Amino acid sequence: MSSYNSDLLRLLEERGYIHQITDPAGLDALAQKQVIPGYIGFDATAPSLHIGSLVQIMMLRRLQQAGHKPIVVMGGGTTKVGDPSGKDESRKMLTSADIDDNIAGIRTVFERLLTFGDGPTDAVMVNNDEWLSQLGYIELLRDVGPHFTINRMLTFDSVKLRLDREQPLTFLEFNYMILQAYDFRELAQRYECRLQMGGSDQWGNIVNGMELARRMDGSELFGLTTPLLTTADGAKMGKTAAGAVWLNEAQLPNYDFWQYWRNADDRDVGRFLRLFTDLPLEEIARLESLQGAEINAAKTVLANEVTKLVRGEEAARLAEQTAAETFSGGGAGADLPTLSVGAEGIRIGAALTELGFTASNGEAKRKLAEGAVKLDGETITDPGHLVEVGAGVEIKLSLGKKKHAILRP
RNA sequence: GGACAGGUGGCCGAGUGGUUAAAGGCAGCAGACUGUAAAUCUGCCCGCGCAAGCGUACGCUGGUUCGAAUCCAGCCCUGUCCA
Repeated sequence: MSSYNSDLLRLLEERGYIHQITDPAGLDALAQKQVIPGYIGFDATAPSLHIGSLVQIMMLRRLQQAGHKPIVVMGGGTTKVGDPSGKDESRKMLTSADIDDNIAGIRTVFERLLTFGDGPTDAVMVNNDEWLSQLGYIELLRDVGPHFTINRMLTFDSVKLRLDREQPLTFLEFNYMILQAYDFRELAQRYECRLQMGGSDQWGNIVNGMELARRMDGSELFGLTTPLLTTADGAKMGKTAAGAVWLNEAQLPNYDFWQYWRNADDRDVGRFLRLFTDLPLEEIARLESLQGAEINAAKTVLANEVTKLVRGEEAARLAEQTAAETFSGGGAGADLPTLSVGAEGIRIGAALTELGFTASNGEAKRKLAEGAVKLDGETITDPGHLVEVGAGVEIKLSLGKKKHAILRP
């Protein structure tokens, strides 16, 4: 029932990536005719992306799967500015060295999910700092300035929101949209990039870029946005108690990453399987139709598949095994966090805090009082409880049903 | 540069001299129920300490007062309007 003829748009549509396309018919036709270099921009504000960016990353993967060329644009230059889109507060600025480190960290995920190289459909990664930092102010004003009216810029949601709320929007941030538009045009020149993709909040920025290229060079570019991804209960994806769900292992252990997916809302399972795994659609349809407690099997598949893609086969295997041993077996799996306890022992609250299960000793004490803490399955309520671990012994420390760790000497 | 409004805990937002570690909401954590789901109900939700207790906190600095988030002064920041 797909209205598209190209492999690319059909693939994106059946898997739920499409929210809006600037010229669906035009892009559909182009995708049948040639290899389309398409790009998505990513922030370099942290040493890892989190799963809020995973849809975009997967979309580049789909682009490549459909025989086109993904361009990963790292926002080294734009990160120095800060994106006002949808943010109600300004971002803090980072130094160039920080940004470079961040980019190096972020790159590792892309290397797992995309094939890089020099071939026609191989992915490339570029840093927009390459051209943005070369820009002269006068030159920018002269070349780009005439193509933007303040009147129109003021109508963009990202700007309007801030003004309506009477919150500050600095000139620096205001210029973000111009730089992003410039990116698209520059990529069109350098890489013959024809397509920019992004989240639905990027629509305005994308359209600006198309417009700029059309006016400056007369070239025709396309834009495609994904639906804003929220979980079924309305929360933005990628945030949990402990913070963001990071894609890099250095920021979030494999086991926790796996658990995030295993704990997905029932209603999200099908959608997530389509977006974040390479499983065939028939298989997903089957998993999605599971009812009641059976859908847990689908969640395990989801967790395995996503973890495999992002963290690797071995990580997924270990995490699943650990989860099985911990939850079904009542034991403790090898992939659980561990804490070494000295001969003098450790107070139970301190152990919880050291593991990151509680934010402070005070919180640990409250949890103890609530009866949420168990040592090898036995509830402990005494905040003064001293845990001693004999040589060769392992003790399982649990907070609630889901947080478990191994204490060893 | 001027006039006015404002700056409170992760966020929103009450509070205009003591009973305020600061109402309420959101987010979060835990318990019950379950399926490691959702919904619902209950509890918790600044830090340190085993504890008694202590220490910090309402933009910043200083002052008034027995006592300040609350009053005063100066400064910083934000918004609206004016120049």
